[in-house]
Parts: sequence; structure tokens; C-alpha cells
Amino acid sequence: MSSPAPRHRRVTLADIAAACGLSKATVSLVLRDSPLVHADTRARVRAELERQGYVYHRGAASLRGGGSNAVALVVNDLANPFFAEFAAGVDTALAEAGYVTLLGSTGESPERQQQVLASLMEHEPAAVILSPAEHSDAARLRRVLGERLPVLVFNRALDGADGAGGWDYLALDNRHGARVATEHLLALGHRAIAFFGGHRDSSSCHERRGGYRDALAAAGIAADPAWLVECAPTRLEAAHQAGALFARDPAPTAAVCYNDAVALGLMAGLAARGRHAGTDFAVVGFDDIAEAAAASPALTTLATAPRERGVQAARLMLARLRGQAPALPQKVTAPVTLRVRASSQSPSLSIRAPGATA
Amino acid sequence: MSSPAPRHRRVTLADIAAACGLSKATVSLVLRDSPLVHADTRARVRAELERQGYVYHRGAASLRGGGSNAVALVVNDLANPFFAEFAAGVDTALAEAGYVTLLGSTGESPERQQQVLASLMEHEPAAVILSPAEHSDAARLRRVLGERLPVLVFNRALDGADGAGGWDYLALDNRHGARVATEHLLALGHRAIAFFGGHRDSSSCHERRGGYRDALAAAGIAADPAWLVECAPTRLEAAHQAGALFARDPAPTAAVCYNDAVALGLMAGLAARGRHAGTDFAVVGFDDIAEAAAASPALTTLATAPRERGVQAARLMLARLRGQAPALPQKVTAPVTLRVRASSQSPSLSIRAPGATA
DNA sequence: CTGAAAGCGCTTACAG
DNA sequence: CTGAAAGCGCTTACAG
Repeated sequence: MSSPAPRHRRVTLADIAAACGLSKATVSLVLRDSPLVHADTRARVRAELERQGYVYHRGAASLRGGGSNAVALVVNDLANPFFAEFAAGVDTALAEAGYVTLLGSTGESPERQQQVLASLMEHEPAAVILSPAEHSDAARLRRVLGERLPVLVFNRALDGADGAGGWDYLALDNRHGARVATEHLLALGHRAIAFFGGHRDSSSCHERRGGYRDALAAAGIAADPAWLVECAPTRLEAAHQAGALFARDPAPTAAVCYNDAVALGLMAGLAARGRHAGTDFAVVGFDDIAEAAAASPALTTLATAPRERGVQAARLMLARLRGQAPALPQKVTAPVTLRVRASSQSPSLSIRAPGATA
Repeated sequence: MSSPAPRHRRVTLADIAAACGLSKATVSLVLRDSPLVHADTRARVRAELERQGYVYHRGAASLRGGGSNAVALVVNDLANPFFAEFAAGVDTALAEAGYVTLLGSTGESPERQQQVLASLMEHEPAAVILSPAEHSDAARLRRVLGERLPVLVFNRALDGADGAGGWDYLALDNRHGARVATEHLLALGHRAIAFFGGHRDSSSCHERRGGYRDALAAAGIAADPAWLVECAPTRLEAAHQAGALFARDPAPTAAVCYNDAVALGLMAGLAARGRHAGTDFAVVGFDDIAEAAAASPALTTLATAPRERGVQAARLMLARLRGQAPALPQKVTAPVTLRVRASSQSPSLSIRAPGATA
């Protein structure tokens, strides 16, 4: 029978040391798997640790200089599957390496982002992985994050800095992806191709439009400014804006969309106008969210593999934490792959015959 | 010009105190908004804190007894939209209350769950919100979590305990939901209704089957054991198992599915057999994932509002942390709402005329 | 309203 | 291979 007395006091290194007839220092060495400790001693200590249900106190360790095992992960919105999968990948890879994830989300607000980061910083993260809110300012971020903390920026460039403001940067190959999407439509014979959705001033939209222009230019097509339709990157907005595509005659016969949400909204908007994606208008999205394959028609899109990006982001950060990364900030560009489905298979209505097979 | 010398040392309370000509104790009181401090002093300290870019050290505070502002959130899989939205809700509500989220995921493995929790415990969370892996054992959990930490179990009962093993429990109204779904199909005239998918030994499957049986019993229908088809809760498995519904003659004309993934898989499996949900077989899902509305036909399902559940879970936990919750562990059951869409609209093939309108 | 002192649980040199 | 001592940054009584 163990004593039924109330035990509110925490089990500490001193308790273990006393029980083993050792000093705290030795027990501490066991905890850190130091080879200095004799194997028998180590075993005895381990057993006692287990027996008393010892719980390591990271706070005390980090206070003394033990180094943090926490990494802060800040995303825009976890309810967005793109970020949710990214976060899942980050968390899994970090946990595997013995790190703990401190989570924060910003809802695309730079103000909340500052608050969230400040709050997370109090927990002494060893590093930060940040998918910045739109219009994040590099200088403001540097003020909360300091000069010395390893930071990895994901998915979006920062304002007021070339790219990631001196931090590591994992980017999607937006430009290439949009180019491939546009080439796919060109190969199907389309000539009048719109770029639909997104905000002109967001860096990802800018890059995607760039790839779209590249492809058109390479095909010798002068892009009609009316083919660039802006709208908020949500399904509803996109559905409302669908009409803007047909304001001018001749209207485009296909659209590369800023993302899948916009593409699905556009398909709904087309349907409301008696047109149908995949039969009389070709649509390509960006992201490959789960609904893309389930939509009807299934959505041709660019897969960004957010979960793999999360794992990649975590691994890049772990390499830096282990001193295995180059001293200079690195920019890594992750590939993006075209998934051809039904929504882009509409026969071209263009006057030219199809150029080539995709 | 400030001095360009390297400043690697952290700014501490002592620095602020020295700069203001005060003691650390007074500065500490300012940090905690104590009314003891004179307003002018407070203002001076605040300004200096800002000027020197002071960052509070939670670890040191918690060491001394300052209390933690972290809450551990452990889910099965963040890549699953249900949990992602739940996590988003939890994180938002916690952040609003000044708490930080420590994230972990288990991938449905009780072993990883133990490890993840042990790792998070080292950061001294003030509480834990846990959506347990299948077959989580209450006693093992108690060993990592201890006796004194507030814990909220979400979504699933624990093994080896009545419900949540003495902890707070936020449950979905699985039984009621499945009953409503079954009643919906009965009202459309169906008599031979299957319960499709899920593992018999999971608590949520058990509860949902219970509601299904309740509805059949209330309608005076004896459930045919062949109508209970088990399968892993994934789309692929469900598609493979679809045939099992038609092994016996007469076959069911409708199915209540364990969840949306299973329902969508079943719809695919039906299509492969030349049958179509919504025209010659009625299907109801559970969860209302994003794809449900986008599927074709759109899936009738039970909305669980995971994001709202997350907010609710966080609020329940915050109430407990503030001592506003009842002393005894509480079980809260969250409602679930039927969303009628096309997949359940098939005309009944039963011999009886439709009973009533839904 | 403010200060001096003790101590939370750990790790890091430094001895031995 | 192990121990004694100092100190990380904070908060909490206790004085004044």
C-alpha cells in the first residue's frame, strides 16, 4: 500500500537524485543521455524516473540555457484545408524530431499576426515557421521576432523586403504552375484565355499572372487586359464575378483561375449563365483541394501538395537548427503539378485548330 | 545613434528595473497589471518595456509559480477537415482569451498519443483538450496526464472508463443524429434501410447504430442483420464494400452511412454497379465535410459544425480554468443537424406509400 | 506604493 | 564517473 496522503508537490530532479543517492547533476546527465554516466547508474536512475513519474520541466531547462524544443507555427487559417494539411505535415515532421509545435493563426490580419507572434515568443520557440498574412511587413515582423531567431517564411513574400526579408523562404512555383496551366489550355486550341480571380497586389497572384503571361507571350498571343478579372479568392465572389468574363466580345473560351475556390465559384457562375465548364468553357484551378476531384465536372488544377510542403518546411528548419543549412538565407521553390481532369476538356471554340496534344 | 555593439543578452526585468530606478518586484507588478503600482510609475515602466523590446519569459514565470497560459490540443489528424476545423475553433477561442495552443497529433495511435502527451506535458500546459485516438485507455492517459490537470475529452469515449474517465466530455449527439437520418429515410417511404460503414467497436459507430435502431424500432421495423455492413471509415474501403449491400434479396433501398467519407465511397461503389444515389438508392452521410455539398449528387448529411465544437470545447475549458465550471466532470452533448440534399431524394422502392413528408 | 530576499527546477562549468 | 555551487528570470510573501 502506498501512502494515501495528498501529493501535490511536483517530482523534481532532486527527488530522483535523493532516491538514488546521487546528485542532481548526475540525474540531469542521465536525462540528456550523457555518455559520462555509468551504465548501471543510468539504469537505476531511469527506473526511478519511471517509478516516480517524473516530468521534465522545459521551462526550468530553457531558463538555465537548456535550449528550447518548441517551434512556433503560424498560419492564416487552419480551417482552410491548404493550411491544415501544411500544418499537419509540419507537426508530424517536428514531432518525429522531438519538437513540439506552438500553434497560432492570424486570419490574414497583420495586426493579429503581431499579437500572436508576441504571445508565442514568450514561450521561447527555437524557431518560427510563418505563412504570413497578406501585407505582412518585414520590418514589423523583425521587431517581434528579433534578429537571432531562425524563421522560415512559407508561401508568400513579405512586403518591404526582397522576398522573405533575410529569412529562409519556401515558395510554391506559382509562376511555373500558371504557365503550365496556360500551356495546357493553349495545347487544347484555346486562344482567348482569361486569368480569373485573386488580388493583383498579392504576391502569389502576381506570380501566377506572370506565368500566364509568359505562356501567352511564348505562343505569340497578346493578352487582352479584359481577360484579367480580379476578385476575392472565395467561391462566392467568384460566382458573382463570372459575368465579367463575358463583358467583351469575343469572350474568352477558357480561364486559368487564381485558385480552386475561385475556379469552383466560376463553374457555379457559369452554370447560372447556362454555360458549363468542361463542355463549353475550360477551367483550370490552383491548389488541388479535396473538392477538386469530387466536383462535377472534376476540376483540372495544379497540385501544391501542402502536406509535403509542411514536411519540407519542417525539415528545412530542422536542418537550420542543427547548423546543417547554409549560412545565408535560402529560397527553396517547391514544384507544382498539373492534374488534368474534366473541367478543362471542353472542345476549343477558337478559330484555330488544336496545336498539339497535352 | 544607438550603440552598434553586439547585444546577445536577453532583456530582463532587472534591466527594465535598473533603467527606471525601480526594483524587479515593481516591474513584475506592472506586468501583471497590479493596481498597487502608481499610475505614473506604471506608465514609465510600460514605456521602458516597449523601448527595450522586453519579452516576457513564461518559463521563468511558470517555474516560480506564475501559472501557465498554454493549453495542449491533441487530435488524430489535422489533415482531416473535421479535426482541422475543430482545431481552428479551439485555437481562435484560446488565443482570444490570451492562451497559446500546444499542438499534437496522434494518427489514431494510442502509443503515439502517449508520447505526444508526454512531450507536451513538459511544457506545463494549464489544460489539455484531447480528441482521443481509437481505443485510448483511460488509465494509461491518466498516467501521463496526472490527477490534477483539467482535461476535456472530445468526440469519442475512452476505453476502460464510463465515458471520459472522470474528465469533462464534449460529445456529438451521434445517437440522435443517426435517428433523425433514419427517420428522414423512413418518411420518404423506405423500409429496408442499411447502416453502412464504421467499426462496430468504435464508440461513435456504436452510438450511431443505436440511433438507427431506435428509429427502425419506433417504426416497427425489425432490422435485418444483413443491413449492418462494417467497413473502415474511408472512401476506398466503402467503395469496395458497396456490393455487400446487395448480397441478400430483397436488398436495402437506402443507407445511413457512418460518415461522409463512407457515404461518398458508397456513391462511387453504387455508380460502378450501375446504380445511382439520389435516383435509385438513397444515401445519408454524417459530418457535412466540404465535399458533401460539392458532390454529385450533393450529399444529404448531418452537420456537426466542427469549428463551433472547437470554440465550445475551448470555452468549456476556459470556464473550468477560471473555476466557473461545476466541480464534477461534465458531459456536454453537442447537437447535430440534418442537411437534406439530393443524395437522399430517390423515390422509395418500398411496397408502402411514403409515410409523411420530411 | 516600493524594495530586499528567497526560491521555483534545471544545467553548466569546475573540481575531484 | 560523480558532486557542490552558482545562476538562469521570474513571483511571492514580507517589510517598510
